[in-house]
Amino acid sequence: MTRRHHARSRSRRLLGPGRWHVQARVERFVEPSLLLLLRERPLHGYELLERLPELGVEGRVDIGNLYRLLRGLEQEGLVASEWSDELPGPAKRTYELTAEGRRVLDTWAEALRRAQGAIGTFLDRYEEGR
Amino acid sequence: MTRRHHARSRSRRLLGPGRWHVQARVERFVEPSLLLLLRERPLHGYELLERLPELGVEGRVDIGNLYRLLRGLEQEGLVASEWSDELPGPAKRTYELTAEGRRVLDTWAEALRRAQGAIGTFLDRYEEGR
DNA sequence: TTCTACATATGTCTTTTACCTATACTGACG
DNA sequence: CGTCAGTATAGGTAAAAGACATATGTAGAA
Repeated sequence: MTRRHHARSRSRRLLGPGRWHVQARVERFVEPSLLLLLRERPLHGYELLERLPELGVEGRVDIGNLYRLLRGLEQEGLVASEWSDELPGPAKRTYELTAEGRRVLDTWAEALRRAQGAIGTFLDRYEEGR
Repeated sequence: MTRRHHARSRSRRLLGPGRWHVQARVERFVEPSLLLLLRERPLHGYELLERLPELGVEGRVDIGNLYRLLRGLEQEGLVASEWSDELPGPAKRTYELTAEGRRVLDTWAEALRRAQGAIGTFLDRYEEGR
């Protein structure tokens, strides 16, 4: 075993001389994204992963966390799932949106509109003082 | 001592029957907000706290974390500070933006524009399928 | 004196995200 | 055949970000 085991511990934001890691991500953005994709039609986890970039999710989504998220959403009753035996290939668990999930998606949309406004407020003030 | 010690443990998102806590916050949004306010003029921590709502920072910012953030920004060279003895009242530490801080603020503005675009992409698709 | 507002600071726990690993099915290639 | 790559799901663990609580001190008002 090569045992490289977490040789991370790079400082949180500094990437190089004068290079800072600033990424303006919306907290838990994948969650509403999953609900939105599932509103269109039922999908399984791996398909969801592939489609997330369409919605503006920057960078890669961690696949392990994605499945955990889906199971969390199911526990909360926002999605429902079942194993799809018909389809070829490895076993797939297909998720669909529930009525409750749809309501929560609507709430997310409102929240995202507010966030967009907040960013707008920031950027207006930023441009003023250039 | 009353020893009530953390009797939290409410479930993460559920607030009541059908009421979910969804808040679309931009990760680390207070950080660029502090830089922006300091670009306009030097301020101390408590003043920054009071002015943050102007920039669209939803809800209250934790004061403890705010001071920690400021010291972090100073360690990274994005702001500089000194005690202001002249002013009346309790001792205040006044912060000002450095040249490096100004560059990082510019990077943040770009990142926030991208985030705004991502939210736009999401909302467009959301509106399509209503 | 006591109360409130101003001002800075630390401790600690939870939530969210990143990174890593394990398992298994399937088809392509040599 | 074996093994490699791609599809598919899942768990462990640790760091980062944020929430909550508390401590300390100044200063003015009631």
